[in-house]
Amino acid sequence: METQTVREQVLDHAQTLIKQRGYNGFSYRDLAKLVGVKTSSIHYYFPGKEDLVLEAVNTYSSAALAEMYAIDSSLCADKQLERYARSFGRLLVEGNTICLCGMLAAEIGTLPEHVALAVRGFFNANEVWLAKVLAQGAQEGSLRFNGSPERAARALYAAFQGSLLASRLFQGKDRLNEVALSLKIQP
Amino acid sequence: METQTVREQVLDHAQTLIKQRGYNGFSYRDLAKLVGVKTSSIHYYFPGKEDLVLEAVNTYSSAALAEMYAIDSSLCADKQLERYARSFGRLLVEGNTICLCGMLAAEIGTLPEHVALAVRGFFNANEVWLAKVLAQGAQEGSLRFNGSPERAARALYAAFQGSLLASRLFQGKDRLNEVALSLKIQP
DNA sequence: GTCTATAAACGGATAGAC
DNA sequence: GTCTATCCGTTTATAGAC
Repeated sequence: METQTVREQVLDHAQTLIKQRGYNGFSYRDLAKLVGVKTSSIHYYFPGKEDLVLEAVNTYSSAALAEMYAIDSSLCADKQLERYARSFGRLLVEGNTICLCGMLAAEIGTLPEHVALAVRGFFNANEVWLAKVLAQGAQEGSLRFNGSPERAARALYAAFQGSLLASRLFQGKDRLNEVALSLKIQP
Repeated sequence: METQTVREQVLDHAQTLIKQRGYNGFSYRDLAKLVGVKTSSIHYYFPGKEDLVLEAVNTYSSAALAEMYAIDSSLCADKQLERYARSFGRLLVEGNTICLCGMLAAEIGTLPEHVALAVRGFFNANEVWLAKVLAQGAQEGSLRFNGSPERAARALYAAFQGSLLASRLFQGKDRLNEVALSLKIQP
């Protein structure tokens, strides 16, 4: 049972609050109450909300991308997609949250520029990885799609993000496998 | 050139602001500035923010669903999907907005219950309509998908919502046709 | 209907004591 | 590092004059 520093606790709760309520839906007050410190202590670690959220995005992004890159590329492409969908879907089980970057993408018009950039980078990394898997799936004959792998990957990633949104909207019924399934070639 | 009442102007601007910035991203003050009245005048028409947003959702929903139902069901299913995608995509051109209900779905954890209900109703109506079109497409042989029409319709609607999100994120490049295309059977 | 005035809580943020 | 105290603008909302 590791003891977290205040800084780590703040960052953790910030990530959860963003996933649940968005950039404009939480405050330093909320965090202070959750961690059990005063708001001024949070300002000590993160001078402005922009600093806090930027670090929250980077932390989230690093972890999520690392998990994605850890998927064994020697597996069949459809199996890789299945794993990807599962790790994506863990967000639903853990506290009815959606993807932190999906949430921020919705609020993009209200975000500091550095944060917006980080969100775009996360989307792009996912789309690039998916394109690689789709190309592999086409070669193996395990997946079927129209157009280029890049086009199909963008559509697929959008479907994952939207599916997470809809799953939470209808109270946690996981619809992500429906998405991965839609490209699979039926036996 | 019809002259809009103050009430109508408020409702119009509220819809735009929600689509651009979300429920937690705009204030009575923003609206007052846009319409050229004081905030107290807005409270006269809409006592609380909940009243305002609920009516904004209902107005938006009625218009969007009416447009959807107006799509000629005697057309080929893939043509119907194309029209659906186009009317969906009009949001991007008109001021870099996404679907009002897609935005609110992201903020669902912060919404008054009546608003949340209206958002769910909108999603459901779209999914039901899409399922009907997909069933037709399967019968005609113009569309191909795995699983039941209902399952595929949920995945497809998620893809449209997510695609809108991503299109705006990357500055208005319309990716919605990529989604509609993904189900089309290649000639 | 629209305004002025005002309330009360909240928002992000800082100075300075300990 | 964490706190108290405080600043100042914002947000939602109401009372009451015109």
